[in-house]
Amino acid sequence: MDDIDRRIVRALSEDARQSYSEVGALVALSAPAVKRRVDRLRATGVIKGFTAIVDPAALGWTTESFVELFCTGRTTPAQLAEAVRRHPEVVEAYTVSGEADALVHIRAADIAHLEQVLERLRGEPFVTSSRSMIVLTRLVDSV
Amino acid sequence: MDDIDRRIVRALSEDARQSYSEVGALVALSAPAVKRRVDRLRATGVIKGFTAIVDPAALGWTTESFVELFCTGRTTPAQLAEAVRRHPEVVEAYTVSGEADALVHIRAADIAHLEQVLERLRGEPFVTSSRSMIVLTRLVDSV
DNA sequence: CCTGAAATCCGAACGTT
DNA sequence: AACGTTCGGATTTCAGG
Repeated sequence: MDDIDRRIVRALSEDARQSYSEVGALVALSAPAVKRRVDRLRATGVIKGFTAIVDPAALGWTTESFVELFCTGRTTPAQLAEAVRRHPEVVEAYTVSGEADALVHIRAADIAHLEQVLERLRGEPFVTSSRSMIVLTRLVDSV
Repeated sequence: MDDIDRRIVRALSEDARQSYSEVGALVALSAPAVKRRVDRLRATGVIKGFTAIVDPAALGWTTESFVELFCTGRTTPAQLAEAVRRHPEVVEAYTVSGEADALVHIRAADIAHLEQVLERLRGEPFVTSSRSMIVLTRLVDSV
């Protein structure tokens, strides 16, 4: 993991469908050399995969919210992970320090759908209460 | 935007570096037909780009937090967007309904770095106060 | 890490339904 | 309007140095 690797990662983050020779031109390496590095970066888990950036609105999942979950005393991260993964509307989830125990990012078709997801989440045995914020506008998104 | 388009989007979301003929095999189309559809999906903005999924820990940006911002009465989303975009550590930002006015996702090298970002954010003229949650573990991430 | 060759893939043009 | 086929040129991939 040297400086060339970091530049390769940056190049592929900007356009994952660039050819190896194009990346090679940016980092002053031949295409085969770039491929070997990318293969190694994937094998070591630095690069976990390549994906398309899709406009969620185009798919009709246009209502987003962040939900803070408050849980019972002994709830493990593993339990939480297992539970939230069952809900396909959950696109991100974290355990956090602060008032809440977990923060969950939800993407749903509309408010009715969102409400339904919230009810499912609040039905989880370890959830004692929740507080939600509905996303009004997306200001930045460079995850 | 028909069912074939949706399947192409799904295929490229799972592996953005697949060849057009591989995608074609999945959706029963020839490679040029797939390319034409992908070109159209990009032109219409359904697909905004392709990116590598990078393990942030591998890059050393290992401290994450979500910060709720409370702002002065007349703060426009445009103002907020302009301001948060100036901070490279901000990877997501939204205006939200609920107690806070905005929710900002920050990725920093360590706690010291995070504190520094927080101070910069709280120095913005329209920010009256903030409340932060530090991410402990990442449960789900399929943005 | 580079060079080179074979297989594959891309992109554009053309013809078809 | 959208798909399939075809063809020249580029790219990937696997040798060997």
